[in-house]
Amino acid sequence: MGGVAWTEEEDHLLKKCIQQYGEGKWHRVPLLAGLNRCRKSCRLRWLNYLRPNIKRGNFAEEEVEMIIKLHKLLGNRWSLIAGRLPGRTANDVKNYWNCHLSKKLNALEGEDRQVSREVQVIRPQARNIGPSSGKRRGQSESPTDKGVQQESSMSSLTFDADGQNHMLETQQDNIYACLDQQGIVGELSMDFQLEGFEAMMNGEGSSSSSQWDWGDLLLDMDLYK
DNA sequence: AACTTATCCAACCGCCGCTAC
DNA sequence: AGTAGCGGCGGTTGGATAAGT
Repeated sequence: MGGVAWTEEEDHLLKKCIQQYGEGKWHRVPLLAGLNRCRKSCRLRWLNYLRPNIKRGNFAEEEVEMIIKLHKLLGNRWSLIAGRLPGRTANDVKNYWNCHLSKKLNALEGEDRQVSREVQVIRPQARNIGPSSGKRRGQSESPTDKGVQQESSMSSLTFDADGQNHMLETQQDNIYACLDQQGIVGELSMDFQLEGFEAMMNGEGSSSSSQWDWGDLLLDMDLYK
């Protein structure tokens, strides 16, 4: 592996620790669990492997379809993409993309390069609303993303003074417009959408967090319309 | 059967934004 | 205002395994 593989004993200790003390406070987990691992390793092991309801095995056709569309829309924001795929982790999605999809799509890219260039990668952010706002990272800085990120923060500034709802609506409109542009809205099967919705309602929504922040929620509301 | 190459995926690393002090 | 520490993210690495020769 990329590092030292986790043993069953370590897994057991970590599980027990999380069950006892809950998620979060990762800096304390190695000590509390008695593990000779850093906080990041513990967190990653839990999120990608030990968490309940993690789906293993091949990606379904609809999941692949979803990944492709969301990647078009969001770029390499694996955690957000994984958040729309119940039971899948950001690492899974990223690995699947790198192994299967990036090559396949690169081959096709030549055909519709013109189209993809017109699609803006959007970054749903609603930092000034909701109890968990402000915990999201600025995200990757691929050349294509940078401009949009700047635009996004500009719009935040613009609408800050007007109040939350105004900004909320504007972002929602943007997100919805982009989803619509991608043909995501209303295209996925009802079963798949419901599965995601139920997972969300059960608090299983995001692979990276047990909570949905408002930016995520907006995107979900649009996706599950 | 033995060796090489390709693929998969768990784990690590470095960076970022936020919060508390 | 500056900064240390944290959680979280995406990119990368490298060992295991499958496929090919």
